[in-house]
Amino acid sequence: MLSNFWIKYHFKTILYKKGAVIYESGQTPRYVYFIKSGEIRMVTVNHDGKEFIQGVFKAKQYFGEPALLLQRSYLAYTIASRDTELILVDRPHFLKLLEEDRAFSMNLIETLSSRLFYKSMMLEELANEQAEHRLQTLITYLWRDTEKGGSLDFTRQALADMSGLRVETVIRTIKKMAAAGELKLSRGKIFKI
Amino acid sequence: MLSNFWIKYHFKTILYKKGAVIYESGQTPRYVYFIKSGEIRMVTVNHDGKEFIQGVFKAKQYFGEPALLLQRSYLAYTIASRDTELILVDRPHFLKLLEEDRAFSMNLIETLSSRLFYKSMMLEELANEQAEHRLQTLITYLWRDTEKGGSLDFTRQALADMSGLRVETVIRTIKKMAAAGELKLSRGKIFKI
DNA sequence: CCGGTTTTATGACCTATATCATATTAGATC
DNA sequence: GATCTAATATGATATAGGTCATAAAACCGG
Repeated sequence: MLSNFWIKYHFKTILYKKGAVIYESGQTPRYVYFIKSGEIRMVTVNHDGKEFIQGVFKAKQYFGEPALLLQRSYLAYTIASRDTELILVDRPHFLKLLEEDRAFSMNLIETLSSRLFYKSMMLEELANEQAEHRLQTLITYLWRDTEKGGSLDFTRQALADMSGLRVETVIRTIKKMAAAGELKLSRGKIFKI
Repeated sequence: MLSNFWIKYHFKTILYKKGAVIYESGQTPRYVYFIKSGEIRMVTVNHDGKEFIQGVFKAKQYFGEPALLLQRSYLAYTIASRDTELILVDRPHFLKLLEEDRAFSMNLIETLSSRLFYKSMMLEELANEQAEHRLQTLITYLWRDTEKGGSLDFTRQALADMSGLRVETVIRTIKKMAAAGELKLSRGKIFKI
């Protein structure tokens, strides 16, 4: 969709190795990041080091726009969870893109809307549901585009960091769910039934 | 900002009395709602009746766009927390508005962005912080545009429903915070120091 | 200012999940 | 296939906050 724009302004691609931090929490935003390939995680950390995964972004997605647009410092940091190629677009060009490309601004509105859906769903879960229900909802969501028999590539720690639980609780609860036939476990991996 | 549009298509205003439900969770979205006056709350309810306040909207704000745009059924219901006048705009007109009015679509992007900020902040709190910290963060946020000495017009129950705590916990914690000088209590009302 | 309703308050007890400690297993690397 | 590291597993114990019950204020309409 954006190829004309890329060509016109010849933005360059930057490679981030697995584990590299793209930006830190507290920093002032300078770019929107378009993912060419790879995967990044957006994570908040509290004063005593507990992490919460706010989002996972993959190829063809972008991140960092809300803070850039509102000119508010980041609340999360972002880290490449595998080798990742990003295209950095600064604020003036991003605004130009929004102005010039109707389809893009519509896509942004839809993207923001669906992130809101996800966050509303998780808020409801964290506020009112217990471990098993939370994990059921989260896993079902993560399985969105997984076919029956496919496995989930998130560690128990990552699931814990997305659901506000602790690893041990996730491990125990998932075993219980497997025993109840809600999912299948094989070599530790979680499979969709 | 939108007056031309309202005049052009002469949308009518509908009055909802305090306590009236605008839409129920599970319904298929038909309109975006622009608030002319009053206040509405967006609330999710779980299977055993526990409520979570996803958002509070006031005059000059709008709500219901994400579900309408994505054509997904509502996850929350909305209720007038005081007598409220709404302007209902159906999907075709909303899309037309987005197309015709650049400023409006930019405003929508910013609105969605700041809702995302709020939800990210609350998710982090619910996932990793305990009662006092959660309430401190929530109250500070709600005090955004309250001047020193002003009071908060949310009941303990409402604060509980926004923070994922129970009323009793909110009551106890707020007393503790008042004792610690983090806020002032007078006749049950919470005042900014 | 009276009776009804909503909101705040407080105590006693309970439980889901965090925490801590220590194995075991799976996957990567040479 | 031996070694190292990351992930999963499991038991024992602690605790923040939930739950339940009951009361006292505050507010509100007539």
